Amino acid sequence: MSMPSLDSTTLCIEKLVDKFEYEFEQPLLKEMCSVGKIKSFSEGDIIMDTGDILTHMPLVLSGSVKVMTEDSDGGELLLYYLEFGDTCAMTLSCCTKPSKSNIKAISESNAEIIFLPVQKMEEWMIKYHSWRSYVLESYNYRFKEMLESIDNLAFNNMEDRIFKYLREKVIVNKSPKLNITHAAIAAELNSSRVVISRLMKKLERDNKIIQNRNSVDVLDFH
DNA sequence: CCATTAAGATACT
DNA sequence: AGTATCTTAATGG
Repeated sequence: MSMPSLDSTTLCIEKLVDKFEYEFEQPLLKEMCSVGKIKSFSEGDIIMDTGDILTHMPLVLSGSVKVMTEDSDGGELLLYYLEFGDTCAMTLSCCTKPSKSNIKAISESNAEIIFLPVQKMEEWMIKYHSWRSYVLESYNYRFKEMLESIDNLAFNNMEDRIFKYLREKVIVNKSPKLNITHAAIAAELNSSRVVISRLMKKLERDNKIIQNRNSVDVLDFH
């Protein structure tokens, strides 16, 4: 046994207990630390790409992660954000056999994530009540969220979609000032820069935002 | 200065 | 709502 591994395990337990002491029971936390790996990411890092084989499920410890789909032409669409305590529904559904990811996960800020082997999922489902609840609840929550996304896509016009997008981003970034360009928004909503510019101008006229070069202040985000 | 790039405008599909 | 194209404005060397 080398000292570094002992140290990192101890550190890991401290970190997890600190964040999840009410969520998971102690033996589970210990197991999570012994088989899980904590990794740090910075803004823009690709955590998972489409086509990657899912061997581990991620659990967000800090920061935020955006989850998106990619179509055949490389067009992207933002699905949702993962924050503290969240996990990816995609990996939950494939715990029985290793499969490929349909989604792409990019770090929205600096983030820490613990990766747990998917093989442990089933084992823990039986062994730990708190784990079972957690998995079922997350699955349920993501399902609801996906329905909302579909609803938004199908029934809301682009202007509403942009404003919802901005408000969501204000929440995950914890700041009403967003450092983002029109082109970047267009990419995330799978639209075009000109269209975003047009509608952003309208939002500005309606006093919902104030625009600057490379950033935007969201005024009406409640 | 100039090159690069974000954002606005206009016109057409 | 999206594409193409041009103009204008900021930014950083």
